[in-house]
Amino acid sequence: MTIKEVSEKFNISQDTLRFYEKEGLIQNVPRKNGIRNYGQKEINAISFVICMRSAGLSIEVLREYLTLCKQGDSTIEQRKALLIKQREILKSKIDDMQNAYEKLNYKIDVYYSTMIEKERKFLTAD
Amino acid sequence: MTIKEVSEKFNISQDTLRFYEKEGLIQNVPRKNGIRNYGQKEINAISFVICMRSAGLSIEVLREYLTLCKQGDSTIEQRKALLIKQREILKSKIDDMQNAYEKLNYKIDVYYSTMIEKERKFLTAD
DNA sequence: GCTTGACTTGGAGCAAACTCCAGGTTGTAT
DNA sequence: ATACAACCTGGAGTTTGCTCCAAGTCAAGC
Repeated sequence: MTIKEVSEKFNISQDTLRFYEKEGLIQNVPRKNGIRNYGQKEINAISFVICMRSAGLSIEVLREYLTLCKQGDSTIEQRKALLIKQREILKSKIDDMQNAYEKLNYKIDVYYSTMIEKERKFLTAD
Repeated sequence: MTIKEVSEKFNISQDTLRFYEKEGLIQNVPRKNGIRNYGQKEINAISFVICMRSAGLSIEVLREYLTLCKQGDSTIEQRKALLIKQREILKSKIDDMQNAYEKLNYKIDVYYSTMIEKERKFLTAD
């Protein structure tokens, strides 16, 4: 798979793909005459990275995780611990967002019932 | 309320509070001899801004919203539309994160059942 | 009246995550 | 063989959201 195809498949720029590779998030990408030729293994790695990035895991954390993977079985405990920690962080972010979502719902409801008075006399923003 | 108290109440730096004000997210903060003296109105605004920021709404979007608020009732439709759009964006972010959360759960389970083989022969990262 | 500490300002600095660019190479179609 | 598009690299530039700093003001205690 060419970089263009991968870029279209995941709806991500070619620059970002190269950038992730540079950062160590996609390792050992095979080349044909210097041109990237992604295989299933790389597609899986990219899919994982994109998913985790969309969840807000930092590039540094992902690089750390993938570096541990490369180091073999001795790092299994560390990897597990890393994922558990990230899962906790993620959980609390989801809670924050859910909370904000409900606040938005409420505000929108207020607009629907045209409860205007409150905002008119200068934002109360509650 | 002094800036220090607000900063402690919301667990946010004084610099960030001043920054938000500079960016137009907290308007018309009263002063005593030039020193900020936050009232309930401002506390509400800060609380809203922090909540929405934690949900990933950009400073620009929030500034836009608060600018609309300041302009009065004629902007109610626009404000509603803005919030609805942000709610949609937020919803899809929450979905992404939920998805990642489940993937993390799966991976952690795999580590617990010490299904080592897969990762040993170089990250599959699925 | 002088020091101390918390506050003020404008502006510079910084980290993360891309995004863009120049200059060069490769494969394909005419 | 030459034009063209798609790829390559290293490195510079951009955006967002803070974070820090220098230089100054103000109120309170000694």
